[in-house]
Amino acid sequence: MSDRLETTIHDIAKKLNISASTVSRALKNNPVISEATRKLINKTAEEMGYRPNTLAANFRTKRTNTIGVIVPLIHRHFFSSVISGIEEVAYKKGFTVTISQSNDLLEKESKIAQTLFANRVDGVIISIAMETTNFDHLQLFPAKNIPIVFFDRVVDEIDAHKIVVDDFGGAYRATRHLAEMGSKRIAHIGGPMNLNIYKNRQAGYLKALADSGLPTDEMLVINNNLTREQGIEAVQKLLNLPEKPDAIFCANDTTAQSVIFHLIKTGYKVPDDIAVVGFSNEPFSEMVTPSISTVRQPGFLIGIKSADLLIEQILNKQKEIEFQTIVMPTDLIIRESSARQK
Amino acid sequence: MSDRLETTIHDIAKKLNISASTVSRALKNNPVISEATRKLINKTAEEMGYRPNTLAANFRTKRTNTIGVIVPLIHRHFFSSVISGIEEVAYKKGFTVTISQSNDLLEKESKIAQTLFANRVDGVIISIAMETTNFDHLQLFPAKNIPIVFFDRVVDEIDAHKIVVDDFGGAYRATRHLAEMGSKRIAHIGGPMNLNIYKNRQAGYLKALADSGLPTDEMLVINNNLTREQGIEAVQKLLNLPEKPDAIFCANDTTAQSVIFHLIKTGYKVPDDIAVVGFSNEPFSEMVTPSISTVRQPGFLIGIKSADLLIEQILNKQKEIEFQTIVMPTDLIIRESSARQK
DNA sequence: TTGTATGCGTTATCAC
DNA sequence: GTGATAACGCATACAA
Repeated sequence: MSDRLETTIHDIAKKLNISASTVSRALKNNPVISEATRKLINKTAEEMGYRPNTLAANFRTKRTNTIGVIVPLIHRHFFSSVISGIEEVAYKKGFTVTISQSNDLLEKESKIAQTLFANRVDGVIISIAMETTNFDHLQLFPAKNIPIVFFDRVVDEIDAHKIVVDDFGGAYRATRHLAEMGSKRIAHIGGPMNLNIYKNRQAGYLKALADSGLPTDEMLVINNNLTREQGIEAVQKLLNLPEKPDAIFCANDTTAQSVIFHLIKTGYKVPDDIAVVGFSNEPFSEMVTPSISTVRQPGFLIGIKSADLLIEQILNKQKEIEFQTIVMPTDLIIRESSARQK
Repeated sequence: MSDRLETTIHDIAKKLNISASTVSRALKNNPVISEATRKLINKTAEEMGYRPNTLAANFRTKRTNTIGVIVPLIHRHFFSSVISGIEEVAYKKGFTVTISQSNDLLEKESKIAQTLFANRVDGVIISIAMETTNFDHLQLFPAKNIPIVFFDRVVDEIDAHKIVVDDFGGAYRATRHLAEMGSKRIAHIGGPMNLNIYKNRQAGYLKALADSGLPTDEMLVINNNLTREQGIEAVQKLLNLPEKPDAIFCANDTTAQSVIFHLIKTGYKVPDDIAVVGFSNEPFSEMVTPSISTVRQPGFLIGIKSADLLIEQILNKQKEIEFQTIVMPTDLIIRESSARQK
């Protein structure tokens, strides 16, 4: 309840018999102020327990030094790694990070966007929800000249910097690797086709099949939302085929894990009968038995890069920029779930 | 660059030949305004593309509808679960959540606190860094009547709501369980004693030993920071004892996992030679082989409860409240790493 | 039920 | 190098 006692620049000014503008300038290290007065002001401010009112400054300058981050699920390791990267850069450059999760729901994502906008964030970093196919709620930002950076699940329809991982290449190498292990019928459990990342992973898979001289078979490709449950459903379907697969490339590790779990439970040997590769390199992937071969995505680096690009735009708002799509490298990690003894 | 075009309540007022205050009231659904004018104003606002300037409102009301969250590491599953819970409640009640991670460093935690304070968050939810033994940076909030809620790693020195898990009980049951499995020399790898959670886990361990009629042995208790590396160091030390332990209760799952890894690598059978129990129920714990017995903490619920308590305080600032420490239940999950065939 | 007047704390513009 | 003043957009005490 000691709100009345909040010291302002006017209090400091009065005490020193100078003007508030001088105090303001001094506290902002404006070079126009003489060394002597600046020191005096800083000292007095300290003594009086002055704390700048960021709210007032934000209001005045129309800037908040805040960047909004929207991710589908905070506790997904990939996303929390990206957030860590963002947070690291933002913290160093004096920005605050506001984080929200869409829970992969369009409606929530949209409401979050409204809120961030209303709170006048200086910029937005987002990986869109699985559900999101309409982007009106995101047009808000470009329309008002608020920079936005997309990562991972990006949107073609909006012109902006985009950071993606080499999904195609990762999937390609994963599938080639399965072929090199002697697999002839390689199945794919992929994600929803409205998301580029899954489209690209699927394309990499198909290209690898072609380059390996293996035929493609529609029956061997299943698309769903890549949950644990759907992974099990999918593998059951695959096992019911007249010609069963001898390898499965899953578009994420969660699915790979549930697939392996089900295969072992039903008596298959992994990787001997059926080899499995996942995608994302979740922390559990190297700890489980068999450990899961997977494709590593540099989450932390993506966060750093996204924040760098965003903050650069925030600080140079007038400058016209060439938007770029940066493809971060992925690499295949071969573990037990696919390493057959030849 | 379309900043000039931002519609304000004054624009609406002018257009309708009414006063800005009426517009302000109408938009806030102030019941004093007549149904007719309210409708008219809302309609006009919509037509003119009015977007309330939250910055101005915040400045005016000295409230931001923002709650600050400080956790040691965002990507720790327990913490991201708590964050999810907080986010869920906050979102429903119209609050924005600002998240920062201290990386378990006092200095960063302190700077974050300053920033949150400067940004005038309405309240703070925090689990303190491992390093934190001095709390001056947190006194800031109670001093200015900004509510703060502690969870998990709480602070005795500050009067506030606290949500903890039943560390004592969880540790007690874990250790009793090891004793019931026939273990006679149960070791403990615990965390730093400046954190209550680890003090309580250790106390639970000691009480369980006593209640099981087992002697305590100082050599069997090792305290460190519970990283993977330190876990391995610790277990090496234990294995070098003249009388080796036949069970180890670890204060987190990361340590448990590294301990098991090392035990198996050096030829011990888990749980037969040495049984292991962890703490926290990380997602990997049920996936690894052997799966890890552990103590579950209700992270999501803790988040919900913390946010509920905080927001209640924010909304009833005048009310004098009785601070409470809420103990959330833990439960022991018995898995392969401790389940001996008797 | 509506209008008038004022101020929140800071920064920017202009003057000196 | 410093000062005076206005303005940002909104909410509220008070008046009508």
